[in-house]
Amino acid sequence: MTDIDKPINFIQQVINADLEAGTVKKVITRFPPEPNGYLHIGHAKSICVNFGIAEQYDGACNLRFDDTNPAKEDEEYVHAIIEDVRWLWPQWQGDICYASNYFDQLYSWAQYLINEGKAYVCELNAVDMREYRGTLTEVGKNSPFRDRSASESLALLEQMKVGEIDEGRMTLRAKIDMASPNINMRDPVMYRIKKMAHQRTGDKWNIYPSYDFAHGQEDAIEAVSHSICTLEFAANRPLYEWFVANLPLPSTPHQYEFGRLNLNYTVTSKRKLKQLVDENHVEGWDDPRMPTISGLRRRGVSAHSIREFCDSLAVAKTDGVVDIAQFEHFIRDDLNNNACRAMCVINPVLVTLTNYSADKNEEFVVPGHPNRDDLGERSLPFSSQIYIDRNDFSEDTTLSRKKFKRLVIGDYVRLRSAYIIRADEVIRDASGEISEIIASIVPDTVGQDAPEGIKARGVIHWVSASKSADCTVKIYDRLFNKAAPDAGDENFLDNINPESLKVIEGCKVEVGLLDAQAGDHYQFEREGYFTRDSKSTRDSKGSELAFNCTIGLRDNWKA
RNA sequence: UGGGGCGUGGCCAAGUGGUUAAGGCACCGGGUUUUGAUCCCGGCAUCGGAGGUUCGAAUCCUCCCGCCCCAGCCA
Repeated sequence: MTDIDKPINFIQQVINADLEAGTVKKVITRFPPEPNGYLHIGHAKSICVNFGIAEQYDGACNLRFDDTNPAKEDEEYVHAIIEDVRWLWPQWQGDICYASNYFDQLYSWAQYLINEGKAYVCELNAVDMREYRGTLTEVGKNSPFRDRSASESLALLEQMKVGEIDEGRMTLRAKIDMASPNINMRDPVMYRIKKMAHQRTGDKWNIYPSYDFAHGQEDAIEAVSHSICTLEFAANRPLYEWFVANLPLPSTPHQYEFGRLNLNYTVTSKRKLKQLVDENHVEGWDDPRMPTISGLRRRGVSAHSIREFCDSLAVAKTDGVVDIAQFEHFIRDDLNNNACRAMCVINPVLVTLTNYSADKNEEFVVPGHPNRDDLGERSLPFSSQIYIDRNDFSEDTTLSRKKFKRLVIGDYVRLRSAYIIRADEVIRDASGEISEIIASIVPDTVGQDAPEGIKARGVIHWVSASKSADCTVKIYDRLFNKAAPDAGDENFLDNINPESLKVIEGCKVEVGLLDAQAGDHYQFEREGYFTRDSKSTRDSKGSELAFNCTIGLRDNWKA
């Protein structure tokens, strides 16, 4: 939006030309999800394209529910979609529209086409209709009902509408060309019978319009100037244009197609995502491993980073697969700039500082962010007993300083924002595991360089043993093991990563995080970015403090 | 196979006859650093193939190869 240097894409070129030629006065787009599932990262790109263009050209973008198939749709999805759109694009003030609001208008346009001799009620069943349609290489043949009178079709359509005809017995079809090389033009279905209540129109209708008979007209009603959809609809464009050309519409919208977003290691198909939910492979649509907007939100991915990522994507006609690393880059980039720092010891081991008085307590005031003064400061209580991570300690004194920049027995390490300490000895429990590390501080090293002769191997994070909070940490890995989980004849369920969720209890976090809220972003130093989980269903003790790992820090060091 | 669309480095992608073929991600070196993070510096392609047009082509033409979409009363 603010990138002046960013080259304009082919849709913007079209819009510029339309504006210049005066064929378009106001740019109106729409984001038209079917409420049959939750929105995912692929929809995010479409949202950014449509809302972004509307904003850029000072136009408008409607959120329009394409609710033409009550068999698959549900009100739950409508609410979830609205919530996700508002979260992703908070400044949006546009209209919420529904295809179902236009059902009456659509019906009278169907009658119009019948009267024009351009539509007819067909009594071919599904099997016969397929037979008559022909194949990719053979033309179809005309339905025996194609030439029935307008008055007869009109009467039949009314009977279909009021429920006097059984499902599957009849359809309303457009009379176009059964020999068209484009199969979509071989007398496509405009209305089919579904004796089913609709979540918004109740049982008023027993017939529902098809996507093709609805979409262009919806656009025309809303004065959409540029109807932007994905590549797979390109073959439907001639049909879209046919309805626009043959109906007395209030405006003449045009359809443009761009490549949808595909990400490796992820599946973005509402059908498959729904299957993951329905078969309990994940906890729900908002499971933090899901590529859904709600899952990403719960995971701790910011709306800003999603927008930045989508903005980095090309709006073009190529359909490629974007590397998940590109998305992760934008997630880290935003969190690095905006997340407050904190310390959390995920795998704690007790450290007792023998030369630090047991009743002494210090508070170190440290910045919330290394280079963002506006993010304030926080206070770190220090005491004679602290926790560090087991992985940050080793008894192997042969480890080189370059290879292991942490605490080694007999050697020094810097406690982040605090003292340099030396590990002196270890205490083991009955099983032989280290239960405690005995260490000592090097005095006067807080905020000071190490004295002559002492060199810390590195910097590690820690937390006061007495003044810290217990928490659970959930670490996520990619949901699928394969870059293309659903490629070819692969069953994507076979490629689910069995270790995609790791729940670690008994972690120790600085006390300040006791009132962290879901949606607050933190960087647990040397670990990664975290946010409080909005639902801690896996916790053993009810409303325990639990954090989701949004993403780990980049890790360039090779062991 | 009929129709539609697409092929620029490992990935995404600018480029619209004259540029040393942008940029980002990833990766590989090096520097800074009280986060093995961040940050900084450097490295990393002749454009699906073959012909042709032209003084000059990733950009124009021809043929070939590959990939995607369409045969739901789904969207």
